Amino acid sequence: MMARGKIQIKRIENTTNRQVTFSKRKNGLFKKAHELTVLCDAKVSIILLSSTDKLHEYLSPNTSTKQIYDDYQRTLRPDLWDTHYKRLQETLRKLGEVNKNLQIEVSRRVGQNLEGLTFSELCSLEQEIEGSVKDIREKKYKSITGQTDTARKKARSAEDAHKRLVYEYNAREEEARHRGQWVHENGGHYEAVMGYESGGGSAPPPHVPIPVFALCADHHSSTHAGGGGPDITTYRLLQ
Amino acid sequence: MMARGKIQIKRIENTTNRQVTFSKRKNGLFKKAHELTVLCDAKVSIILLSSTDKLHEYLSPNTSTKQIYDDYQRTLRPDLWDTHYKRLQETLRKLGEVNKNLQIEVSRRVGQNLEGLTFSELCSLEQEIEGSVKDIREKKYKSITGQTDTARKKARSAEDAHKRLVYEYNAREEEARHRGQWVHENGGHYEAVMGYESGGGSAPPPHVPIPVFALCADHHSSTHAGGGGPDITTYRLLQ
DNA sequence: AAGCCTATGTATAACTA
DNA sequence: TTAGTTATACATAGGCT
Repeated sequence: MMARGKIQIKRIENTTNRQVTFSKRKNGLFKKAHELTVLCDAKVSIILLSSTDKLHEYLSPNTSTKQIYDDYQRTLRPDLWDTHYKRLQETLRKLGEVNKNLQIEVSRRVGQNLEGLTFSELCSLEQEIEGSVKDIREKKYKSITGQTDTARKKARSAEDAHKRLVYEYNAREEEARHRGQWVHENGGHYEAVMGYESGGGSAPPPHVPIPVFALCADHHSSTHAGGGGPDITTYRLLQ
Repeated sequence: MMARGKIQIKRIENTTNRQVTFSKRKNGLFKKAHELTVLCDAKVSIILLSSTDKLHEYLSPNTSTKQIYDDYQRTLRPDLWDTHYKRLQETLRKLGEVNKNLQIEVSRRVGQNLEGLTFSELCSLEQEIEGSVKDIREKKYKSITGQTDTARKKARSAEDAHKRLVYEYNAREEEARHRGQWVHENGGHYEAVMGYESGGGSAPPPHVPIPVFALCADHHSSTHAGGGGPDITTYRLLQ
């Protein structure tokens, strides 16, 4: 690999030399990659980032980078991204659950969705709400007299409300687990919430499948000439 | 690249030969890749799939395959995944907003968070809630007599409640837009909701940065015929 | 910067154990 | 099979345009 004197494998300090060498060796590497592809019936994907952050790619014929990367992924243990993504989905699901419970809470207070409740449950709900009305009356009174006392003795704290929701939520999650539900199957509620934004309610289902990962669609964003942004050199084979 | 007779660059039919050649050339390729890395201060990612679908990888030191593919991605036009992922995040944010509003709704009905309301608002809230209590009493009565009449004349429909939430939600979204908020900045509320699951409330912030893409969940389906599943040889450098 | 040249160091096909 | 040897073909550093 040398001529007129052996070279050391260490960073070439001279910028021009470094770039020339990069270009030459890149071609050599890609040629070897291609020979390997043909001789051994293999698939190769090489991505090169030069020191100036330009991107260069070699890809065996009859493949896509996505495909090779899919294969790559399939073989490896779930990586950081995977974890991250799963966490995101889990978060989404939990938010949906909490949301559902909150909606039920609201609708019951408004006097809807009372079908599932027993007589005694209805009684306590009534009492609770009457307590709330009482609280509001107090508040009203204070509002008139101009008092704004933040700490109220008897009022149930927000923390309690939260805990109650958490309790309900956990119960539902448990139940869901028993039914064998899984993250990717969002219940109808999720879509319902999504429907909010379009108002109508006929928004297409979000459809969050188990993803494998995807790479580029179209390559060649070529701002090649002036040397503006990063560009990509795709090395294609003629064979 | 040859010895004792020039070879043609075409598929080696003899399986053994092909495998031996693959192995040797793979090492050669990786060595060259490493030299390129060091000499030219470049980053290289090579993924090799042999004809028997075994996976081999070379990666420059001080990098991750993810990082290189992120860079790769960054150069290309946003792909389907990117879109998908962004949509997911947007969804998450919206759920958070809706959730927040629901919580306010609930807490007000319970008699909390009344500070921001004017006297007349308090009055109408009181009336509303008393209306609800009346509804609940009716329901209770029907529950006693065993009647379950789903359609009630005067009751506010669930649709109305939803529309109201949508209205509030949109208003807040608009407001958020004006404040220049953006998808990736989840407000404190988001974390608050997340705090539910740990009960304590000191869960680490979810930290959702602008992602470029996300990877698969759990693979390893390895229905590989002969030996075990597909495996990977990661070539590491000594230098 | 971009090509050619060529002496020299490497990679490796075929062979052997 | 996997490892070591060797003759040869190839890749390329440094020059020169």
